[in-house]
Amino acid sequence: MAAPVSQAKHSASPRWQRRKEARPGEIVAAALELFVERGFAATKLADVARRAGVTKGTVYLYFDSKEALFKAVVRETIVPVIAQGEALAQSFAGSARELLEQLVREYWRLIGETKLAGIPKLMMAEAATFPELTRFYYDEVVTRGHRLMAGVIERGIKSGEFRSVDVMVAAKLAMSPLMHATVARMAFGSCMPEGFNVAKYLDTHIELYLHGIAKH
Amino acid sequence: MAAPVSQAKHSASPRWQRRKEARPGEIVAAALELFVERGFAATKLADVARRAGVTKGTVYLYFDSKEALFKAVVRETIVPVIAQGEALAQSFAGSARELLEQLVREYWRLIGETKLAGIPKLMMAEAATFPELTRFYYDEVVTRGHRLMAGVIERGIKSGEFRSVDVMVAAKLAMSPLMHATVARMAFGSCMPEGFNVAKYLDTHIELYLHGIAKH
Amino acid sequence: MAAPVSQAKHSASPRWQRRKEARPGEIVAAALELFVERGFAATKLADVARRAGVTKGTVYLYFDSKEALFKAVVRETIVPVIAQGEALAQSFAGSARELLEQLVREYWRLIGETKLAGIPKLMMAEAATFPELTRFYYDEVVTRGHRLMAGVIERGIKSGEFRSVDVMVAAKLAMSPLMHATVARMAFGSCMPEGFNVAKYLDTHIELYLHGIAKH
Amino acid sequence: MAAPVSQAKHSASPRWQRRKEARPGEIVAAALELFVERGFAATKLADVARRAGVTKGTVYLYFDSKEALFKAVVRETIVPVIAQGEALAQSFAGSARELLEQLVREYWRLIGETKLAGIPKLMMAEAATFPELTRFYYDEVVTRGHRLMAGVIERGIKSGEFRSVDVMVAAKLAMSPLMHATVARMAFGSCMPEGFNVAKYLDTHIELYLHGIAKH
DNA sequence: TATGAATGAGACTTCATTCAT
DNA sequence: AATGAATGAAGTCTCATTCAT
Repeated sequence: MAAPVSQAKHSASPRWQRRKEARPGEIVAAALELFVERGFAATKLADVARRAGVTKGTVYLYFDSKEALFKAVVRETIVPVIAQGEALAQSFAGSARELLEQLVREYWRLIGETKLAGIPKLMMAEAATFPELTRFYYDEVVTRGHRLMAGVIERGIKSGEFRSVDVMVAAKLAMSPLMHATVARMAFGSCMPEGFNVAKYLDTHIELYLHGIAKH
Repeated sequence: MAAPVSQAKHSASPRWQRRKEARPGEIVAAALELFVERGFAATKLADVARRAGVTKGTVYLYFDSKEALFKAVVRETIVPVIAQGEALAQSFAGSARELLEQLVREYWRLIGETKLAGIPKLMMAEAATFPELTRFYYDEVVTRGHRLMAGVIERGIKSGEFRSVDVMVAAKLAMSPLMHATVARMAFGSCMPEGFNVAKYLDTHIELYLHGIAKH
Repeated sequence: MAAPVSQAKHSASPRWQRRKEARPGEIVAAALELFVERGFAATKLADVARRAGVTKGTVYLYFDSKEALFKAVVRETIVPVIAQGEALAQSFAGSARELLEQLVREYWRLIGETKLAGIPKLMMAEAATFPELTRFYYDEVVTRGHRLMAGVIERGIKSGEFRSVDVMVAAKLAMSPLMHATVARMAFGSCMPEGFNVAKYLDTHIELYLHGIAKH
Repeated sequence: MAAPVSQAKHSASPRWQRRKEARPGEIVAAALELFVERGFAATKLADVARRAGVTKGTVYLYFDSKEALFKAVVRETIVPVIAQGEALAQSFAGSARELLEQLVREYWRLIGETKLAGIPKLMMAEAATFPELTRFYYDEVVTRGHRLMAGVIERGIKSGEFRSVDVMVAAKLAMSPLMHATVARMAFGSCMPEGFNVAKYLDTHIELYLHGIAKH
């Protein structure tokens, strides 16, 4: 409606100008929050729109349907984070112990304690409703995450830091306290009076786990 | 499944039977399955009724509302299992190691691999929708389960089997691979080609965990 | 169920024995109250049954349907009262003025201030739903009532007490403050703080009306 | 009834039109008719919608619930008419007799013989279902109407036209033949073959009433 | 005769989606 | 590009009626 203003010089667009390119992201962000809070079926498109600062009709300009929006939320949000983890592992120079510890802490920092924690929670809740998306998530997120961790453990075995174990199983065991805490925070966060002490939980997990898998 | 009723004397079979005592249980069982499969909002009362072998109206003879049915599903199904675990711990004569191992295996046998696994999955998914029920579940199931396990670990510390650790944190860490596997089986069961090897997962968890927490 | 006890000597049956003959009347009485309070559509058969001290099924032993019950309520309840009024008029020996006054007061005593007031209220409310019953009511109650009053007025004209007026119109005008007060009491009874002063209302109506219609 | 919209330019007529301002009024009008015909409980929202030329969903764009619609019907429809009567009384210059007669005739012209007659009928029928609305109606319509008429009578007493009577009671008596005829027309209209002669009914009421209340 | 469990049609209401503006 | 009025399918819940007991 307003004539587009030339923005050659400034990377940040003026706040009063709504850019077409920003909309989808804003809608996806609003949808993530609401889908996580209420589940897919109980979330109203009108509420998503309101939270994104637009109206219902606008959502349909960018997404074909509620279902398409849900899939976009999952696909667009989580994959980049996995890639980040993989990059960390690849460039890491230290011991397997240190890398494992760092991956655990990074997971929490980037996912567990952020809004992204909603994605695993959401997939747990809605998996049966979206089989195709679930397959995607399982392959591109779950399995990839496990392989990442499995690679670290294998590194540790080869380096003599870790005992010889089934690396995929060990990887799942390294991740599961994180996964569970992530999902539990979403679900029971309001029931844990002072929050449960995550730091100690992570520390203890790392300590016990490394102790358990250590060569000697 | 239900034994066919003998009808030797009557030529026409009755259109329905009066089974006041059996109905609520059958309805709750049907509801559990569907709520787990589809979530609360996406489950239709008509489907619950059909699966329970009755009609919509009958469901309302026994439950005031869909919400009341949901609460009944959670409350009536899970609490007895916790009590069973507590009884096991109390009557157990062997070492803490053995008790911990047995509790882990029993959890899987009674919940993880049965339909009851749906309850934790359901609570994760619907916690925000039912705050009051969530509080109940958190107090009567989650916390009680953690305390049970914490008692075992404390026993092990006192007996010199385990290192001195924060018992509640250690308890959560002992449970979390179970919780996560339970929920994951519900969500991703169909994605794991031959199922993932649960036996090895449990064995390895017990081994690594006991190794990690052992005095020596 | 209990063997019938011989009651040769006592006219009053023992309270513990429910007699088949009493049932329909009890149900009709309960139905009248509830139909009046809530209207036909909003009245539940189950409530009628409960107030009558029986269960739903029993209502259907005596009445074919909810509609049949409604018709029974109207037909059985109101007609006898009209007959009473006609008898009064026929046997009355005094002046037309006195008879008119007495009919007005009797109407209030027998209908206006009793539960029977519900019948006119009910017919006003449900006339469109029961055209056939309405026709019956209009012919057997409304018109008959008007004719009764018209006869009185005619008597007064002939005796020289009243002016010459259209007797049916004058009859309706004599009745309408009664009808309206009857219906209004049902509807707005709870809104009139100390009740409105019916006695004065009746007195004034009689006075003004007789004054208005008087020869002189 | 609605003027057809010119469509010279478009080959296909639009499936619906956007008429935000007109809808509520049309829906209220349709609802009034149906509520009056069938009563609140027996009226289906779908029928209201159809008669208003919209679909069920549209009704809920403008009214929160069936109950809210009912209240709107009563509140929005009747109050303006009362105000009209009050204005008439205030600006009237002639005698009390003439004003009383005119008010009676106006009542019939504006309410008794129009669709608005349904409102009193409706309130009679549904008062018990909507206590709060009934209170509103009683205060803002019934009582206000009575006060209006009481003022006229008081004027007549002061001017020496009328005898000294309880003005509120006399007011109610002046109104009740109107109220009753209004409600009766709604209920029994179809039973009165050639209609009953309203003109004569009103004339006679005015004549008898004024005769009855006259000083001499 | 009496019960009340069971039925099933139908009501109100919600909300994803469409489309006139 | 954006809006939001309008739609209509679908879900929850109610209740008159039936019928096994």
